[in-house]
Amino acid sequence: MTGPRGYHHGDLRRALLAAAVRVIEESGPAALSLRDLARRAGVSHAAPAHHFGDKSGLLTALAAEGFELLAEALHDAGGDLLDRGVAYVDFAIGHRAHFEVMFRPDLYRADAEELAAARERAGDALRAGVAALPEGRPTAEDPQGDALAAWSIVHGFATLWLSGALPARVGDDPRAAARAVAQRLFPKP
Amino acid sequence: MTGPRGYHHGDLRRALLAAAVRVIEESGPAALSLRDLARRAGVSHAAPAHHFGDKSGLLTALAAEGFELLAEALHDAGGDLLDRGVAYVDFAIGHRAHFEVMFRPDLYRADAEELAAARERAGDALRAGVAALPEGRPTAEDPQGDALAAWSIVHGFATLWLSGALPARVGDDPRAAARAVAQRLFPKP
DNA sequence: GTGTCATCTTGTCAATGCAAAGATATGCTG
DNA sequence: CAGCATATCTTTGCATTGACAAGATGACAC
Repeated sequence: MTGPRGYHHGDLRRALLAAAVRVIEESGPAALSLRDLARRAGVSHAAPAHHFGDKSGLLTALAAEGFELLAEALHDAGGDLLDRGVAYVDFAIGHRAHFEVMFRPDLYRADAEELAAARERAGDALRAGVAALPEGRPTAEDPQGDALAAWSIVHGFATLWLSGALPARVGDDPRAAARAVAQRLFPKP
Repeated sequence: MTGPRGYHHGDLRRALLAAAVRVIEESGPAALSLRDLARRAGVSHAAPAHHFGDKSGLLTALAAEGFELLAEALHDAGGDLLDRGVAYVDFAIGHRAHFEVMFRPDLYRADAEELAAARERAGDALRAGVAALPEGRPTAEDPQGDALAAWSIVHGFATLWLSGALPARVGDDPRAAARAVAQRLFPKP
């Protein structure tokens, strides 16, 4: 994995984050163990401490990486609000490990500076979609309310999907189901 | 607390669940420790095992209790969909410990029977609100889609609020903010 | 070559989850 | 009331974990 390039390990920091993603995807954040990550990376049990300080440091880095990936995904989705909403759900399911950590501030240090910038970018990308809405709609005088409602509906759908709480009849295509749900909030003219 | 009534402790099971709620409200589910709960209840560190088997057993009981409380809260909210939506958010914030565990199936045994009944009741209470919608609306032919959208928007708002991800300008009154958000999905005529 | 630094290892400790075995109170049966 | 079964709780022990301290190792500048 990642090859022993450059140093003792090569790129231990990245390897540990990647291993953490795998573990969380398989068993959730509660099953995460620094010593297990170290074993998977083939280093000693204390090696992670040098890169992340402690467990919450590693999860802080993971959350920051997640916000950056989310900002990028939203940006790439284009200007249409519905497409951005679907991209939000798509990100949550495609990067479920990042997503689950990002919105669990008890797991990391929410006041870390490395988070602030990435969080800001993601927030901007979220709000930008609302600005592109048609002008004549009934709630045009409150774009912040629009943004909050849009964020709520896609975030809620994504969380429910990830937690397995949705009934089977919703199907197995989260993108299609998410689009159908989000369309109810801002119907196409 | 709960008094030494009847037995060694009196009602250890309830005392442990109550202590778990306090700990989770203060520090999140990750900070939960069976030994700490035992200390708070004034019993030995192995006493909880008798009532719950292991940690996930305790969280399973907490989740089941949460679904029952949610079903009750939704039922008490009456027939109006908007009121039920606000009640959902109100439950999530008023019982944040239960709520946070309920939708984190990696923490408990999702296949436990004690959960199924309570979950079913809560699901019924959720769907029942949609049936009370006015007939003439555009999506009347797909009540399941309506239910999913309604659930998504209130669940999303509640989780965002609890995770502290919402900007300060949303204010400090979750009920009012939730009503404003939910109203965008099903506008009053 | 030598010093300096980031990186990683080894050793250690308290806290935790869990299991096994024992102790104690409660309630039932006769 | 005596005897006994059962539920409840305690004691003891062990493997795992997170965190810390001190030392070893490789890369790089000069």
